[in-house]
Order: sequence, then C-alpha cells, then structure tokens
Amino acid sequence: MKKRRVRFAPSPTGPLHMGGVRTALYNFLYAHQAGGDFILRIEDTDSTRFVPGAEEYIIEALRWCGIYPDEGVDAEGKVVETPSERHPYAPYRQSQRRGIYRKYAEELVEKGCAYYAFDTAEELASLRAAAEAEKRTFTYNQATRGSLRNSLTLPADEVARLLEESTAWTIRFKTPENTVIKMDDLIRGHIEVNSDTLDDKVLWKRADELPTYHLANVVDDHLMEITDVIRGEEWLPSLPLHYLLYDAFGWQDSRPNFAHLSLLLKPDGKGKLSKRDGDRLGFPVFPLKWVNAEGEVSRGYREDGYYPEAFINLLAMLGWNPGTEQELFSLDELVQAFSLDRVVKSGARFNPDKAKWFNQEYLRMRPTEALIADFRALNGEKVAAFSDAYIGQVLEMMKERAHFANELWDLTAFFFEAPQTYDEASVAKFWKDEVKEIIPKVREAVKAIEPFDKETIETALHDLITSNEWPMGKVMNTLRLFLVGVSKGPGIADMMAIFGKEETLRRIDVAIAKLG
RNA sequence: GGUGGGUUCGUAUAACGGUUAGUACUCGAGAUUUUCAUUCUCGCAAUAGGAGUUCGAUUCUCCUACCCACUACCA
Repeated sequence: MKKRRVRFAPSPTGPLHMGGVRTALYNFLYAHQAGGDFILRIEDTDSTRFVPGAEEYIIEALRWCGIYPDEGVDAEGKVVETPSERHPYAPYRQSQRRGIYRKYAEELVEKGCAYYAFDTAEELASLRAAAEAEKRTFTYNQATRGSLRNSLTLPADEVARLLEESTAWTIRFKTPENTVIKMDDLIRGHIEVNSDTLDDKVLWKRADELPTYHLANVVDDHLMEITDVIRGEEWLPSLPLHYLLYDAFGWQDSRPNFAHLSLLLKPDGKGKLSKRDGDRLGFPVFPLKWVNAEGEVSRGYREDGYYPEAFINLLAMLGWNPGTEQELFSLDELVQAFSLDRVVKSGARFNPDKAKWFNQEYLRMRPTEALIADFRALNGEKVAAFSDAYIGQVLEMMKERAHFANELWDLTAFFFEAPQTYDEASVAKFWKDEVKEIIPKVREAVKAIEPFDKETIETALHDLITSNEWPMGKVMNTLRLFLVGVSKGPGIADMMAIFGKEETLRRIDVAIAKLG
C-alpha cells in the first residue's frame, strides 16, 4: 500500500491561530498513525499579504507543540529550498515554486478548461458594485463570461496582442455547465453540488506571475503526491472546484482524500473564535506571543504558562473524542488513538475553564525534578539559595493548588521568605489575651520536640493542647498566622517540618515581638 | 440574496433504531480538615420545533427555525 503523505499548508499572513494548530495536529496524527509522513508547506502566493515573521512563527509554534514535520522543514526549522533525500519535493515554499505553475494553467487553457481574462480589477469592482445596487451578486461564470473581455469573446489577434502588451490579465477556470459534482469527505460523507452555482475562479495572475490558492494547492498536492488533505471548513465551498481541477488535469485517479474540519467557535455568543475574544475573556488564542507591526501584543499559550503537552491535548479534544472516557493523552497516545471518523462535524466552542483544567492535570503529573526546574526558571534569585530537596518538598505539597507553574510562587512564597505582615482580620480573630499567654508555652514545647519531623510535631502539638485543655482552633490558627502571615496553607506540622526548628522558632519570636 | 455545512445538559462530548440519555469541565450541597486547597459523596442541567418511516426514533427522511462558512486577481 502507498505510504500516506499528509500536508499542513498554512499561509504566512499572520500568527498561526489555535484553530490552525489543531488542523496541523490532526494532520500530524493522521499521517503518523498510518506510518506516513507529515509535510509542512508554506502557501505564500499572495504577495500583498506577506507578514514578516509569520512563517518563522508558524514553524516555531509547531515545534513548541512537538509537531515536527517529516518533510518540508529541516531540523533547524527552516523551509528547505532545494531537493534532498529527506526533502525530495523541495522547495516547500510556494513563492519559490512560482516557475512551475504557469505551464499548468496554460495546459488547462489548451485543453479548453480555462481561458484568458482581460477584465481589470476596476472593471470587475464596478460590475460588482452595480450588481449590489440592484441587490444582486455579480458572478464571473457561465452566464456572464460571454459578455466579458476574455479569450472566449475576443478575436484571436486581439487576445494575442493583449497577452503580449498587458500585464493585467489572468487565467480563469472555465467551469463546466450544469454538471453535478459528486464529492466525498472523510468527515462529512457524500456531498453533491451543481457546477452552475460555482464561479470561474482565477487560477493564475500575470501581474505577479503567481497562481492563486486553488491552482497552487492542487498542483502542489499532485506534485508532492499528497494522499490526504485535512483542512478547515472554510475550504469546503471550494472543494467542487478542486475536484473539477483534478478532472481537468486528468489526475482524478491520484486525487487525495479530503476531510474538512469544523471551526473553533468563541466561548460565548455567536461566531468563530477570534483574537478579540481572547482579549475580552482573558485567554490566549495563539500558541505563542505575537507582536504585530503596530506593536499590538497578543498573548500566547506558551507565555501564559501552558505546557505544550496540555495545549495539544486540549486542542485534540476540541472536535475529536476517543470513544472512551479517557481525556488525557500524550502525543504518542493521540497518534495511536486518533481517527477521522471520530471527528465531530459541528463547530466546537472553546471553553477556557476546561483548558485550564488540562494544564492543571499536566502540572500534577509533572515529575518533581521538572517542576523544580520550572520553578527555578520562573523565580531565579528569590529561590537560588534553596536546595532542590527543599524546593521539591515545598512543590510536592503545594502543586495541587495550582493550574500553572507561574502560580506556584504566590502559593509558596512563605516557604522562602518569612512573613513581613500579618493578615489583620486573622490577628483580630485569634490574637486574644488568652492565646497570648499560651503561645510562649507552645513555643517552649516546640523547642523540645525531637526529632523535628511531621508526625512527631503533630502528636506533640496535639497532646500539648488537649492535655492543657487549650482552644485547639485558636492556638493552631495563631501558629499558622505566625508562620505564614495569613489564615491559609498546608498543615501546621507539615510546614514546621519543612521550615526546620530554628526557622519555626524564629518566626514565632518575630511575630510575638511585632504584635506584642 | 445564493450555495454548502451544522444543531444532545451552560461548555466539550457519548449513546452508530430499544439506556432511568452516560462522562468531563463549570456551578451548588455535604463529608473530611486547626485554616485554605486537595480528596470523597451527592446534586443541578440536554436530544431546536414540526411532520413522516417504524412495534419503537437522539439516531433514518422531509419541512421550518437558528448558527456557521463561502460567495476576491485572499488564503
């Protein structure tokens, strides 16, 4: 059986949106499940929409996610420009392939499947405006092409002259009339469309010597021997054209399978997920931070503290399910479990709460050594003086309280810095005369505890308080207040054991001195 | 407007003609705890509407409504 070759073909017109990452992920999973190749191709045929840095962003984002192309990008994340053993179909950037498309467009003209069109952009714009004024839509198609300026209507010598003199012409597809196009989609099943509802799309533009998406896409998929095309739902309306193009070239036997993914929808209201929703609702819509030409900053999942494993996991579950109740999958497990027939047809509304939950799960599963490294990277100097063993104990105890590693400092600061102030409400509640007399006695008892470990401290404290019939809640909470500065945190004995006897006594003394 | 796609708890989804319509997130209640968190238990909550096919429709067909995409010399 032929090796599966699946491609992701983004356009570098801006940062890759999380929906785009999901498309890339599904392509990657589908390719690898069958032992096939995942190919990255850059579709930069629109010279007017080029955005500096966008291509690098796409490559870096995919690498962060662990989605490495088997073909199309080398180990350094650069687009390959010349063919090699590993990159036989190079180059993979369409702007570098511009030389190959014209002959395919002209082949179609020769076959009578396409024609030269000389209408200027302004002429077409005014035609559209005029139609709109009458509440109609102007369409360049079988009904109108006969009255427009093209090689179908103009005399041959005029066509030859214009081809020579003008640089404004295009090659348009000559959509066949009244033909039912029967298509199959791996996700949506059988679809039929009548060709009369289509328009004569531009295939190639003389002005910049570049093909449009449709031609470049079909030609490159054919040349690169792509077996499966998995792309966003926005392409479904042009699937008939693509089928027609494969037919016109005589490539129907090697036409790839198509699968159209539903869109990611905004968490509330109507419509697809957009950058604005992220700003408005406080979550990233891009994998990585992005700063546009105007200096506008868009936050990224990476910079927000998501683990890439969590990010791809949550993306995978947005529109796909394994058919079991398992929710947590590594990339490798996803490769094993993925299947296009379990991809959901309807649009998936993004849920920021669930996204956080995924990261929390990965934080909990994170090996302590890795978590220590995360913590040190985030907090540098503040924790440099502490040992891995100490930080490890602290994080083991506190990590269940966090969704993100960057929340850990606020949760654990008191393990690294003694409290400077004491929560006023708690002081008022617990620091009563009765307790003021007891605490010094507790301090003396603490001083005598040996060994100073959690169990010993726990029983010693408990026995001391109950045998003296002191109020358990007030005494313990006062102790906590002295150690932490606020009325929350882990068990008293747990903390004391980690602090050590010396630091514990010191904090009690400082608090007594400060509060009087 | 036209063409195509879609529609199960608030959200993501399961149930590929027969279930008390399941699970997760969120939310609520309770238990545990010296506090907070965790954990555990319980709970709230859905088949868009209408016809039809069938002994039986979440599931198949049609209609309506609503949502989405496309309708560029953009991808």
